[in-house]
Amino acid sequence: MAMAANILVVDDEKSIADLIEVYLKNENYNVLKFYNGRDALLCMEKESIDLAILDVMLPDINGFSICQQIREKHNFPVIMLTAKDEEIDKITGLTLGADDYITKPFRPLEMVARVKAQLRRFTKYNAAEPAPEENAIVFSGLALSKDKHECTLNEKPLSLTPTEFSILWVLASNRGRVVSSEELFHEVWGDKYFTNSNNTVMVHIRHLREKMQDSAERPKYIKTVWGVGYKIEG
Amino acid sequence: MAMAANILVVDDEKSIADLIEVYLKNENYNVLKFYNGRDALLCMEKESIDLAILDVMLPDINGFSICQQIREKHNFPVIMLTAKDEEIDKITGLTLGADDYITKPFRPLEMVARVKAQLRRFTKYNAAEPAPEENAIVFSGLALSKDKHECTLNEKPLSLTPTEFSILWVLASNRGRVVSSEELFHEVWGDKYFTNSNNTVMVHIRHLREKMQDSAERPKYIKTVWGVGYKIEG
DNA sequence: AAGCCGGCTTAAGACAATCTTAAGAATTTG
DNA sequence: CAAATTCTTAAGATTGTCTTAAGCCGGCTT
Repeated sequence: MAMAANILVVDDEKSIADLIEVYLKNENYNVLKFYNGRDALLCMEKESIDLAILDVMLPDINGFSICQQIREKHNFPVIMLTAKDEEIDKITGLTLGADDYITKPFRPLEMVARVKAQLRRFTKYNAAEPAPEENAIVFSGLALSKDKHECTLNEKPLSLTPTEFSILWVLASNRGRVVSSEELFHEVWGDKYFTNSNNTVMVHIRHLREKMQDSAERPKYIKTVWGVGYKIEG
Repeated sequence: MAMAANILVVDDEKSIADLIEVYLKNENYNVLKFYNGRDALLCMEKESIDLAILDVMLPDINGFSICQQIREKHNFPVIMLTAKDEEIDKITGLTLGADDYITKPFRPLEMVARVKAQLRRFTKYNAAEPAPEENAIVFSGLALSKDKHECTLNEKPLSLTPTEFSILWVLASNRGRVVSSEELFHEVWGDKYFTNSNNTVMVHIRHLREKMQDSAERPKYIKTVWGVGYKIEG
């Protein structure tokens, strides 16, 4: 089941932004709309974006500047919006990494078509690389290999029991996101059980932390979010 | 058995409106015909419309204006009718949200084809999937992520308790609107409780304001509207 | 201007989620 | 089959969070 693509729309002209939103939502895209650059940049950190539509002229930050920042940190296509007479900027915009540009005023249906084209192109190239099923997770000193069932932390091997490995795997593959102990339980043990004793999970977390030289009070890796669950940072 | 689609037709030229009606009825559509904008707008409130055909030039209200109002309140495709020489308006019409346009004079069968195309397109996309639940809210320096259960204000992280997070989430997702403490209570705690003690809500608001370096007397973010509730500005 | 009423503040006690520990049950291994 | 390892359960300790209540303050009304 494919998730609807998240599209970031940034334009200080509310009417334009709203128009784009209407059309994209009509195509069942998930639209994240902003009227200034700062909020948009903030949003990128929180959300996983699939495509961005940026106005060149923004009140706080130049659209090109945003585009550059996207290129540095992220990897999704960018479409720039530019007034018809800003001829020179076209080239500049493309040079700085935009994947396409649309001049205002534009026909909404054409805009939608271009968005689709970019998404198609992007997913096509990206469909090549990633293995259908993740087999290894590596980030910030932590490395997990599913088929080897091995784990190293800062090059030092950790000998984990099967359950511990599974828990860490679930946390790592959801890194950044808080996972409740109920969810963890179901991911690791399967849906067949219906115990309310998430205490079991807790004990394993405890063991994990011990082996990772982590602690509950000052967690370096597995953080507990009170009343919600556990999470491991990216 | 699929219900015949309701099609709203608005044109002050009676002959044109009648012509459209004849052809659409021939295709077994249910036609709601009006010769002015006001009656058409009224009708939309009463009836469930599937598609609208609007003339640009109307005696009382501009066709574009109607189109905008449809976009705000409803979610059905709009086809605009425009005289051949109104070249410039084509773009404007589309810009304001029309899904298609037909220039007069037109060939009735082409008109019918376009209606069918729009209905097909619309129902297809609407069958796709319901809009995914919002996961992040970002605006004017405030950023909330449900997944990460994190909150930042002007790039500075706020560590919120679960209840505080929920309250801020409700306020943020209703930004601009005043939310009464009763409503807040029900949104956050659920409908199972029936205490009238909105005092609890107040205390949490207090804590929130403290963490946001906000104050009741000179509120920057969470404003109290006397006798009504709380609100957070967009 | 005075008094009422709604909102604000504060802190302490109640409560609930998490942590820790250890022992016994289950499972795997030799 | 015995030993070792791993998993689960349970109970108490601990900590973070929520609620309650009482007094204060300030805007609204007469």
